[in-house]
Amino acid sequence: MATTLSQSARVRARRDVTIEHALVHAQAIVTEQGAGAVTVSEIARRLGMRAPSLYKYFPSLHSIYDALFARGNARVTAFVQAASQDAEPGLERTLASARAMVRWSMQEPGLAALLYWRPIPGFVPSEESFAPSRQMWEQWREDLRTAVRDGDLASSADSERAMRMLTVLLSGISSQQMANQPDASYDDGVFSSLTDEALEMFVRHHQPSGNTREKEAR
Amino acid sequence: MATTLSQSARVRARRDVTIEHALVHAQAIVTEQGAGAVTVSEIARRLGMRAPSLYKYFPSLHSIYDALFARGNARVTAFVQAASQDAEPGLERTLASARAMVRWSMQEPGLAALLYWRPIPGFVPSEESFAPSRQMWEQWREDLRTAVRDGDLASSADSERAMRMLTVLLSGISSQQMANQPDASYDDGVFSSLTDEALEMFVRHHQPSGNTREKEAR
DNA sequence: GTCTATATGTTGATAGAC
DNA sequence: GTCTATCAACATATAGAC
Repeated sequence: MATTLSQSARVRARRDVTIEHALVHAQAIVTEQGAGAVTVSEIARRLGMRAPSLYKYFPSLHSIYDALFARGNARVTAFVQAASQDAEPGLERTLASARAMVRWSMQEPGLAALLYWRPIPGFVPSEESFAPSRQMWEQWREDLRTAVRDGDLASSADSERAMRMLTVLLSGISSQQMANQPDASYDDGVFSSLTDEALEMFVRHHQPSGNTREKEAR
Repeated sequence: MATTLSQSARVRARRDVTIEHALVHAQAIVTEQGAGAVTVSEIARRLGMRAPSLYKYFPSLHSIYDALFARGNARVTAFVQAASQDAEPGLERTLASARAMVRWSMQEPGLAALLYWRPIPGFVPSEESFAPSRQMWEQWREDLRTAVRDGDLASSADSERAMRMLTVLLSGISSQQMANQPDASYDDGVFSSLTDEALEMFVRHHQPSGNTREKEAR
């Protein structure tokens, strides 16, 4: 009994390893040639197996895209979290997360395109794969609320509308950078280097009425 | 001699008509299913001809994309120009053009994606096809300069940097709208309805130092 | 000049042998 | 789980009818 269980556990583990390898290759293809270049055959080729065998792990190409989408969301969430964990919750962490977001998009332009645009005809990510991004969104939303409570931003910033404006700024910067100067670094990119100015613009737009008020000491 | 010339002219005209029809169909496919769904076969099918015949009009699928790109640029330029022709050169026309830009992107989401993102692996638009967009860019650049001269914006707005920021705002709004709520109208879209606020934010960011100064009468 | 016919190689996907 | 065989659809290209 114990043997059977451990065997099936081993089989499942092996299976998961293969799936993981497939996704690593898929991500590499995305990075090298863009999201549209992912094919079942190419992944199978890199795995050293035949294309039909991959269908034992994924029911369709779209499901591979969905897994890639989930993976990308998990990665960007982890990256942003790591980059902002030392920042103070509130405005400071909002800005740190925002910068991290643009940085990550430039590190993983293919994945970013899959996450934030819709480059694959007919592919719509599943609700599941979307989940990590909602989590990040919530954390952001909360930081804005904190920033308002701290007096760093006007109450207008504590809103879905303000969140969307922030997304607009970040996705706009990333997409223009990727489309027009894909090989630049974060600091050299003519668009990515606008990040701080865009964030300043956003903060000024939501400046609290007591304009020159200092943040109270704690 | 005259007959020969007029005949060849007619042939060229017929040829151009076919090319035009092909592009109309290609654009329809883009609108219906996204840029990645354009195939030589599908265009040929809609034209009522065999796929290989299309290769007499276009050397490759990429060249069709390039023609589509040029066509899209021409269309958006015409649309923006028409929408802003009655506006006063300077800040007013900048804002009118900006709004028109977002509106057009929502009318032609597929073409907009082709123009402002890079959804097709390996496809890079030719310099020629880019030309109309540079023209629009120049007109915008000039309107910003005029706005600064008129005292409507600070001198910081008369810069490539400010132009890029404006592009970031508009492409960000369009891309987020298309990715998250593709079927909404301009007025109902949760992102497209941010357009005016984004422009306000931009204008405030470049507010001239003499803050309350009125624009001089002419 | 434009078309049809045809051929090669690739794709996503399924069925079935082992 | 992996393979071969197979299918339809695709991009691309050439030969040749008209």
